[in-house]
Amino acid sequence: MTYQSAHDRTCNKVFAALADPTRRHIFEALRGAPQTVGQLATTQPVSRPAVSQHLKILESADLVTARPQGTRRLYAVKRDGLTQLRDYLDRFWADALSAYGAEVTRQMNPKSNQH
Amino acid sequence: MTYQSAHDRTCNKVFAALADPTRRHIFEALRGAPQTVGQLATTQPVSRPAVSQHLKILESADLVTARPQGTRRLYAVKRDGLTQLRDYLDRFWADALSAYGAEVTRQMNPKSNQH
DNA sequence: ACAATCCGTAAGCAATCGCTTACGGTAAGT
DNA sequence: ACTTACCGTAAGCGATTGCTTACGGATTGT
Repeated sequence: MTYQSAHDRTCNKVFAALADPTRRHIFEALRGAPQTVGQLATTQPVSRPAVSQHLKILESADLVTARPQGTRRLYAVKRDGLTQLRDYLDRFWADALSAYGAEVTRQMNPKSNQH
Repeated sequence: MTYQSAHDRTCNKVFAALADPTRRHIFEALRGAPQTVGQLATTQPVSRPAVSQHLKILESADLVTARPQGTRRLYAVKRDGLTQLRDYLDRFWADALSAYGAEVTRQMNPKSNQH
């Protein structure tokens, strides 16, 4: 029943954003303190435009926010993306546990589980 | 400091595995009850070999396990992958919170935060 | 022994991804 | 007004991905 919901699409963006190692490194570098693009670029082993593109994807996944500050843009972590991920995990555990209970009762009351 | 650890590589596999929508659908279909490859293929909109390839990736990420049963292979969800993901989230939150505290004390004791 | 199922893997192909360099636009300093 | 610094975006390119069809191995049933 929980299939192709609105949560699914946004959660997909979070997974896809965090799947790339470089992008996760940028995200984790932002975890310490907000940083500008240039500062991040000096840390990461890729060029500055690459960092910009990664930040764009992280922003569209609600994982970071950008705050213009003069000619620079200060990026910081945003809660929404990770909370969506956490909700997905919780729902998965809950559904799996209830399904496990149903499976147990199904095996205790065998009706049509032969092939 | 927490950079390129053993957790990082395995967690990377989990993120990459769950990034693909088709793969996540297969994983969620397995959440209800263990299923064979053929059963999964009838549900998913892709061919059976595609399901096999996806299951291989999910297995290498410790998200599912395969149990040979005659000529069929019964796949089921495995806890390890998702627990790694949960640990990653918890560590991230903890580190972000401690970093936030350090940032607050840094702003209350200004030393060299001018540009 | 033979046929039938079920499944994993190889080969190949279109699409997407991540990176680079090159460019333009905006804000601050002189 | 003129640099200078900082940043996003476009274009283009190798590399990777996800899918298909085709094939071969393993197990079960007759």
